[in-house]
Amino acid sequence: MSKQLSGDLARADSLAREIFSDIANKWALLIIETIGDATKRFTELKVEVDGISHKMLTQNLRLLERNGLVVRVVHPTVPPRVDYTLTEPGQALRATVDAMCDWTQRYLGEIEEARSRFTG
Amino acid sequence: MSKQLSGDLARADSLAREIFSDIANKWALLIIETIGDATKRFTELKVEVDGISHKMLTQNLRLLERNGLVVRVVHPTVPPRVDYTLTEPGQALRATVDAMCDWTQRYLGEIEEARSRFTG
DNA sequence: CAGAATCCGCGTGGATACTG
DNA sequence: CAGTATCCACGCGGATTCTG
Repeated sequence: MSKQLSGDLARADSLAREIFSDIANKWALLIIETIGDATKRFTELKVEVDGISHKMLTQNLRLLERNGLVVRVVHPTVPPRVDYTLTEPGQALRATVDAMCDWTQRYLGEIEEARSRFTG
Repeated sequence: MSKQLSGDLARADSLAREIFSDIANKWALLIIETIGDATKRFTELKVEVDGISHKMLTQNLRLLERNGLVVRVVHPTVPPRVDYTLTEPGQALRATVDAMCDWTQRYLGEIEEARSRFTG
């Protein structure tokens, strides 16, 4: 089934590859996870995605917006307020990121052990 | 269910975060996809994971090996031959990467359209 | 063939300061 | 508060060379 897909990604279709490369970076994925099915403000994300810089947050939010994974709602109040929410494609991607998170949790022990065994 | 997990990743547990950061990069994921359930040689991977440099390939293979996601079998022949295979944790991760590939394929159109609509 | 090592440019990404 | 802009260091990552 994804024999085809993995082939496409590893080799050919430049659009699919470009999207994959955009998406497959830790900040983008962590932001998606953090928004979840909620609506979050910029500052909330800044706090909850720990370690992320102001710059990386805006940058990746723009990236996600550009690809239609999040919607950005600006409230013309003062002080300004901007809400971020996942779109349906974004939610669908989140499901797969959830799976990666589950994986991490599930194999935490094995990985830790593999590391200690690794004489590198 | 992954309310907890995403929280852990976004914030706290440094080990989980470290692993996630290791894994969530395009080269590592593409390599995992490319190995699949087969056994691949270094050169095969070099060819099939297109655009990857010699250096990035070795580097990421070491990373995956260190975390116990691939096994590296050296055949003491001349010229040397090295085989790479996914471990069980590696295979489990591959399943989630497959999901990401499916997602990319599924939403290709939406994303393309979102991009053209995006006035940035 | 697999990979270690070296050199080095360029982009990533942090810190800071400034607008609306 | 959210976002843009500027500056700059550091490290990613490519190209090349050298071993076993």
